[in-house]
Amino acid sequence: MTSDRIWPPLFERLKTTTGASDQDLQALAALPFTLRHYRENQTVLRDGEQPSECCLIADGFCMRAKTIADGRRQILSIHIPGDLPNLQNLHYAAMDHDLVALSDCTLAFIGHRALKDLIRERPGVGDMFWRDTLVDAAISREWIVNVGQRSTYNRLAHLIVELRERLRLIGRVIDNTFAIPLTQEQLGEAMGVTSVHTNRILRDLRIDGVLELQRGTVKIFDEHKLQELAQFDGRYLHLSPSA
Amino acid sequence: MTSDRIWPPLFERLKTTTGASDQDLQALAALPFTLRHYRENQTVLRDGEQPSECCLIADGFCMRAKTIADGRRQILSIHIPGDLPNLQNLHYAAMDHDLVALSDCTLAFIGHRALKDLIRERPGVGDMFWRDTLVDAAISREWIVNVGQRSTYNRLAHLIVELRERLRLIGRVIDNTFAIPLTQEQLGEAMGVTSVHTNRILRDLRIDGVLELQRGTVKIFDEHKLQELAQFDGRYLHLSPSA
DNA sequence: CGTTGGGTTGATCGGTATCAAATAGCGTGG
DNA sequence: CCACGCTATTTGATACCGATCAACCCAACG
Repeated sequence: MTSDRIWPPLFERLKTTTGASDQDLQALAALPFTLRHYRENQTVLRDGEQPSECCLIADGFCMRAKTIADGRRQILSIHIPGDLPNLQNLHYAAMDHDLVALSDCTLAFIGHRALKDLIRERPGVGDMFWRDTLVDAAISREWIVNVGQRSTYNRLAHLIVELRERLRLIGRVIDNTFAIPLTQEQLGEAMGVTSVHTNRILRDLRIDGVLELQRGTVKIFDEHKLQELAQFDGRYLHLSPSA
Repeated sequence: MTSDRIWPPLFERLKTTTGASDQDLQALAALPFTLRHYRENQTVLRDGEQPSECCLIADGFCMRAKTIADGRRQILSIHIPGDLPNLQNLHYAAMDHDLVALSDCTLAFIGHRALKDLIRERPGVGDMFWRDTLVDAAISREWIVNVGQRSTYNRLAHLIVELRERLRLIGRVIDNTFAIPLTQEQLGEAMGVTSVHTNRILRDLRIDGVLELQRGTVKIFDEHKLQELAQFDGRYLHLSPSA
């Protein structure tokens, strides 16, 4: 994978959500990076680890997750190409959760040193990153709402719509069909329910003609019904910079 | 309330969690601000609003909350003196949730213009704030775990321990007793359960001799049991800067 | 006082966990 | 190509947690 294919999703997103300038993005693209490949289910960064690099998802999906004492696990976020899932390590050395590959994926690692130098030289890059972490935080807050208040049926609809909107931004939605490479077990861990229950909710969505999920791919059949279930208000994604 | 009493909780927190320098803090303390008072339950900032100032909680408690279409509400975070609950508005104009006073409280409003000027002059102040928003995000992630995976009994214990640790940092815990000015209805909205169920869980905690909550004040009786229930791992609060 | 907003308790219902078992899909090696 | 084994998916039966509905209690306060 060449540099040409690594940056576009990130740039697309930063331009749209943070209003990044072309100069700042060009400076970013000049940074050296190391590509590493991970396989489905492989842990990229472990809770407590202190990485000296930030990673950019070049291809594939990852997730943040926390495991509690009794072994139960909560998925905190799903990350797609163009995401910087451990940008926070620029400021806090230690991970407070795991970063795990959901699918086979390619990550570009960029050293903290180089990033910090760039930010010092071009404060606009720092602002851009800060904004990025703010959108990340806004997504986490919506995730709390999802887990705390919505019925599982609506919850799953919301999760799917959010992911679709983010994928759409980087051109990964075709014909209202897109990848969501989570097992039902993992979908359950994202929603705070069991895999058995997730399976039944998926069946309901299928029977109701809303959507179908097979081997990591979702097809939306009834957009109107889906909207109604998800009650999705995408302002929190800040798809226009607006600042 | 004079300037002397407004800054200490924030400074205490920033020194501990972001490793802020005295010079940066002094520069911060020189900023002009406007004090405003809010009464219990009063909305400070409404979803969609575009404030031109950031507020510092000088006294009292606030919360972030989101209300969904069917009227259900999720409390996203609890804010205590020294918190900057809408720092994100420096970068994103519009609120994507409500900020509401949980108790009568006093907020110091600082204009975005002045803050941005200071950040440009002293990049260390910007870093400090960025870090602050990162801790905020880490707290949100733990909140997801709490709502998604823990039993209500353990969930309430965790919520109480987290709040205690944050209050301890600003010197508001005495004799393992501290303020938590939420009604049972609100505690329920924070945990994603009803007020009736919250009431029963509180009764259980009382009967089991763990703690007592009366008129907005918690007293811990059995610290050991509480720890066991909460399974609290405070690393996410970043109580030492460590970067 | 009377009013009001929280808190408390009981009865019942529904959603979700749990346990168990069968089925389907997929990669590997014979 | 088929047999095997692993993992994910699917379905059923049952138990339990927490929602809902309804009442009542209590303390603060005008």
